[in-house]
Amino acid sequence: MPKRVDHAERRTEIAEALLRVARRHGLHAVGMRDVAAEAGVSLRLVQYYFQTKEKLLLFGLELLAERFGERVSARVRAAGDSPGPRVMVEALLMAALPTDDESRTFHHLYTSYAVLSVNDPALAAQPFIKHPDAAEDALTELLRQAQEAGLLEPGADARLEAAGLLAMSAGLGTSILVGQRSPESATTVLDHHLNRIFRTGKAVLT
Amino acid sequence: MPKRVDHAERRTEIAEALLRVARRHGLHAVGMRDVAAEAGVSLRLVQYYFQTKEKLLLFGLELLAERFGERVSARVRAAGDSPGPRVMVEALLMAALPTDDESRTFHHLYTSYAVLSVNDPALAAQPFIKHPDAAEDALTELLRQAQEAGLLEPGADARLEAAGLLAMSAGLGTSILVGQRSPESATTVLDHHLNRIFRTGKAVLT
DNA sequence: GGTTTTGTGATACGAACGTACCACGATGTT
DNA sequence: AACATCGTGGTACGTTCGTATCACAAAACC
Repeated sequence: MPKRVDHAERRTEIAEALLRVARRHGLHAVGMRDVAAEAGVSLRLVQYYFQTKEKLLLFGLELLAERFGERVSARVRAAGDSPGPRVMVEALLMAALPTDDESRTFHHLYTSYAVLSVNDPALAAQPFIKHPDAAEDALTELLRQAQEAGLLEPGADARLEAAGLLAMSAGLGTSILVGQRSPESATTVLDHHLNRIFRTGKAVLT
Repeated sequence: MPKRVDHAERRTEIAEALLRVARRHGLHAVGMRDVAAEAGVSLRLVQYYFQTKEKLLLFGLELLAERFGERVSARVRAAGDSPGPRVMVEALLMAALPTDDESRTFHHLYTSYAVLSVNDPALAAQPFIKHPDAAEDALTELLRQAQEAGLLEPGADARLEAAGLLAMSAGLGTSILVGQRSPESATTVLDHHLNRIFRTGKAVLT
């Protein structure tokens, strides 16, 4: 019964199914048939909307990055009403830590994609440069504002601090993912580091 | 012509072949036949020395971690003759950054294994806890010594700084791996962070 | 010296994978 | 009304994968 259907929407549904099954069994283990079953459609349809598996994976990565970017910026915006810029900085860094299921999924799959991109250049190295760069720019801007407001320690370099903070957050995220570190211990580490960048150490991570 | 052969040695050779082909094509893409060809033996032999693929992968992970641990501690020992403890700290952190082919391979494959371990608990979560913990202990000890020598900024917490530094180093490593950041820029970030932990900023990364 | 163990080769098997092909009803177009 | 296009199903094909099986020669053991 082919009523005219919205391709973009359908592709998104299928890609979401891809991400769900990838979270459950690992990205390396997803097959076209699994995605089809998860999405509740036939294998043929997955082929129809994405011609090849590689295109499906690529679209899945874009969707993943987009969704997570929205999540982070939403949290930062929500923290925008708060007293100091530090709250926004914390919101940005905390949103990236795998503390709940959504961010855990993101970390897991994003890292999976990153690993694949090392040997498969076709698998967009772009997202692994563009998105982190955007995050770094945003965080740098937040820190620069804090610096102009005199909230940072002297000698702080906004761009370098931003890069360091994001790298630390990513590294802590991986530690949490593999079970080496608890989310609480990770936030403690991050908080301690922020305390040495910000002049007033009053704000505390939740 | 079956002369008696050293099993441990043979297993190591095969596992090394596994790591080589994994570096080239990605860990997800290695098959038993690839390993056999790379090692110059028949498929049957790979089966003979490792009964199953999972055991081969597991052994490969152990070998990878062991080799890299030796590399890092060798560099730290080599820096032991130097003036201050900071040189040793830098040696430890720098050895972990994917600046040359060996460390790049390590980062790539270790991350690949970490991703797999999320869904495959059989694939030793152990190494992803034991080895980082050991590194953290070692770095904590180095920082504690520096602290007692009065080389650290006041308010420094050796354990927290160690955890933060290692996380940052790991995160920077991933950035380098995916091509977002150059090794030079990563060392700059790391150096800047060390400068805020150590009192005297005289020592410089090479 | 006969027998058991050990190392090695070749090959077969069943499953799963990505992709291609064929068919067909419903919809839109002229 | 005729026809082209779109969405969908089913299924087949060729490959590759991990593993299992059969066979056999060299060495070790008693």
